[in-house]
Amino acid sequence: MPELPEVETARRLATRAAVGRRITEVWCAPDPIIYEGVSAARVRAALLGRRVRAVRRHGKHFWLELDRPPALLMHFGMTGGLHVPQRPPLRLRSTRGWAPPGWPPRFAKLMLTLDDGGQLALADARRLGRVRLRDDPRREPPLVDLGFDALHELPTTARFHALLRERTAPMKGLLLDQTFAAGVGNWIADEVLYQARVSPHRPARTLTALESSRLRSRLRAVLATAVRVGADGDRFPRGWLFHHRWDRDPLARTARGERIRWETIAGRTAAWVPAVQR
DNA sequence: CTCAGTGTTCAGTG
DNA sequence: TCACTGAACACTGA
Repeated sequence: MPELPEVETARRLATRAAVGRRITEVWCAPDPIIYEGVSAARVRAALLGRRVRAVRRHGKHFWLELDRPPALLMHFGMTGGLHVPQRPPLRLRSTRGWAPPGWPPRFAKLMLTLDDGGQLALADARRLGRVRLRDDPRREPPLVDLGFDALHELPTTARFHALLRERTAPMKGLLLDQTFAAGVGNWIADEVLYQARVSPHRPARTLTALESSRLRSRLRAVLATAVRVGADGDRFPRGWLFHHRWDRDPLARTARGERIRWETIAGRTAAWVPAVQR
């Protein structure tokens, strides 16, 4: 489920596997949809022999910064993800004949092999993900049009409220707008609005300073917790709407017994609790 | 067989 | 021109 937390988890995974390593092999699926504005041959040429300097993220985009431009910019779309092969068990004296289970991953679109034998694969069943090359990712589309990174660039309370006052869209729509806050996806928007007790229908400019401040702090808290869950394998806290929103059961209730309602807002399914969200 | 889905983009609207 | 909405995209899995 690639929202900001999954992309941040992928960034950390790629950092551990690839930073400082040289790319020795590049495999590209014959899939012109995934490679936007660039041929597989060009991707190979740009990556082969390069050393990975850093792995960065903004919103739901992340990129490998190499020892020479361009950078490899990736987006997971709805169903994409980053995979690394399972390591052989320590008790194995020799890895001869041992192959990582489930490798290469189903729907692999791009696979990199590194000079220490490690591998990274981008897989995407639905093909809405994208692979791009960018000389200066932050200063070119699509990143240049994004708003603040919802995890690391949250504006001050005053500034956040001022930004809301400029917008008329319903809060659910605004939170999903990547030119406002980069990284918020459908379930996180619902979770944040539920915890902040703000209705997804509320026009952004009508939020009071108190509501805006509550929304801002819940945005930070939900993202930070979701990243920690991804990294440490923790569970999402009891009481989160998250646990109930998937089955769309009309009788579903939160841990506190509140009735959950589903409706389409700004083109996406919103799950919310009219009893507590105003 | 049908339908919804964790995201983005683009045409259309007011 | 701008902010916003909804359809389209492409495919899997329930």
